Amino acid sequence: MAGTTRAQQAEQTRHELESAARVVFARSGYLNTKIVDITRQAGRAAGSFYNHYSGKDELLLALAEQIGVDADVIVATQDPAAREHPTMRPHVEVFWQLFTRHRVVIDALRDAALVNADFAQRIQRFTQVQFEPWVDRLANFEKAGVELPASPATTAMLIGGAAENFARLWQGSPEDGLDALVTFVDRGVFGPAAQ
Amino acid sequence: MAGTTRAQQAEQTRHELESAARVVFARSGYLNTKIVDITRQAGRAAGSFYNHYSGKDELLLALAEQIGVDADVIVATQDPAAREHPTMRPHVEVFWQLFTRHRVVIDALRDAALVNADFAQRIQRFTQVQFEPWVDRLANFEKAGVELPASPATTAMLIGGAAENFARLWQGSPEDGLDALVTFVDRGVFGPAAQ
DNA sequence: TGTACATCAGTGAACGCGCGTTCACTGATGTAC
DNA sequence: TGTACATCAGTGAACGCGCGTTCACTGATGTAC
Repeated sequence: MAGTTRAQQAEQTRHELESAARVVFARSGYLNTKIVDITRQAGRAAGSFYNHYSGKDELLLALAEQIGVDADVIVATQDPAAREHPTMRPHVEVFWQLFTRHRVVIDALRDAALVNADFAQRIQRFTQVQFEPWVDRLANFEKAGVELPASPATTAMLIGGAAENFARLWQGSPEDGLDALVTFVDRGVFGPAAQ
Repeated sequence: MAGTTRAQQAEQTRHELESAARVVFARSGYLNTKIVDITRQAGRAAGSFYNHYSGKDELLLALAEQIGVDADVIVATQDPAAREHPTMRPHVEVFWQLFTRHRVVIDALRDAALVNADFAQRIQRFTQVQFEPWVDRLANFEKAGVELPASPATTAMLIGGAAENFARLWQGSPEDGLDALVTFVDRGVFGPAAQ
């Protein structure tokens, strides 16, 4: 028993390393970041890093797990009634929120995938899971008589692509960006009458 | 005078290095490619590389220049009459063609930009120039009474984002991909009536 | 046309930089009795 | 409560791997006369 000071200390350091990593990734990008960049930013010795992670990749995985958790929270707090309307807004909104909040880690994962086949696979799976509800929703619209621009799966790709790339380039306020994106997407899916 | 055999030899090697680079970039990605991977693929000694380029970056720039040349060719061979119709097809088509033909080098440039600020700037400029005619066209539509989903500049971003990301993910035939993309984009811009 | 010398594309072993990773050490915390 | 020992988070200098880059060398072409 006694104080858990040792465990707390370790936990604290771990947390500081992860915060430092976010800062440094945002500044220099994942691929340009050296281990000592992270430890220096965290105010720790280089060797300390390996008490907690086997390498930069493992730290990134730890950061990535927090995205999945947050995704569930966002979906849970959405108004269920919003899903009744014929619009892709709720889905696009989840994406938009996740992307703005976790931009740094998402970019880092993308960068890591370029250099590490394991990450590439992981991202592909994650993307697929993320789009499943989109495809389902689009398929329902189609059954209800909507003429999609392409098959549900292809349409989901079109929307997802537009959303990701637009979110990456958009510089204005998040609200305006989301509105423009939703307008564009809903038109592509339903036509302007749906607005 | 006499035979220009020496210059030819150099030219030949240069050409083989560039072909080899394309092959290796396609296989392993730009960032994972080592100089010796390229020279080995080209059947040359490692040192030979530096007779032609100061490094991997310079070789990539040489490859990139060929894209600009090709872009002009594609635009020149397009039917001018096609530009009369109220559709983004001609612009999307140029993009689609360029992307499919030069995928490997475009991806390499993107990868290089992650690690090299100079490339990042260069890509940004290139992207901006590429989208200028899109913005002009969209502004004309707007003047003619079309209600765009957002400002011409923002709409161009939306379309460009959709196009790039979709082109990257699409696995089917180029024709089908282009058709789906154009349908989606034109709906987003004009609504389904324009089809 | 022939000879002697200069130039230059290509070679590949060796060098050395950058950075990830290790490891002997420190001092604080935890445990046994 | 006190003492002796064990454990463990953190340290940072040093090691060594991987790979970019160099450079003395080769042999084929080009040039001068």
